[in-house]
Amino acid sequence: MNKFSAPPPDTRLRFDPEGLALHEFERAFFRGDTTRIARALVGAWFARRYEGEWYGARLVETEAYLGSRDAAAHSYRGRRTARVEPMYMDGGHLYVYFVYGMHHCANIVTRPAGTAEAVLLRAAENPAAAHPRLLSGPGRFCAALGLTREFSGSDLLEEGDLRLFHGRARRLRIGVTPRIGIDYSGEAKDWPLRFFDRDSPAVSGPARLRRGLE
DNA sequence: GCGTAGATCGTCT
DNA sequence: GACGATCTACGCT
Repeated sequence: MNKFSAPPPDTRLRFDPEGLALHEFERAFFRGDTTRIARALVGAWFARRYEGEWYGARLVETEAYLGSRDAAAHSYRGRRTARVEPMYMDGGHLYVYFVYGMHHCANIVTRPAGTAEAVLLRAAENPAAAHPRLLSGPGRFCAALGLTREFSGSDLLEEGDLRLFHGRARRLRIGVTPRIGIDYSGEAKDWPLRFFDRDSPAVSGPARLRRGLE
């Protein structure tokens, strides 16, 4: 494996999208309100195809980043650099960045092209794998799926190796809290933009942030 | 359970 | 040159 090939996903994440009868989101969904999308993505399946097999997990924790008005967002005040450029793409693209010299974080870009908002994917679970820590936290989520910067800018709706599917229509108890790890962001640090499945063992963060009320 | 420190390097000023 | 949309290990309660 050289630096030009993405690391493989964890083999425990293998699953069958057809067997679960999952279907894809439409472009219009990703162009909508970012906060609503962040909430709606809890329960959705994120999937990657690698050497012909599908690997994936059900999202259990997300955060909304509201672009130029959000001091916690990389696109705050319209900042537009090579790294952040995928955030300005049409809804339904992926934005992946590298932090702390060792971790990657993955986001789903929202809103129409030109508006740089996104949903951070913080945690997921693969019920069959029964390994709650494997995808718990944005860094571990990317590590388990083998997501690196080379996927930044990928379109999740085009025929490709990355996809997002509706979860099954089960009723979820959604928790809401402020976002994690953005204490530098002034009043934005208190905005209730983190959403999670209150019944999932894979939700990340300290205990008090795993009990937020709907 | 909690808080703190250190790792480690791409990105931006 | 400073700083992370993080994680782990460690010590204390």
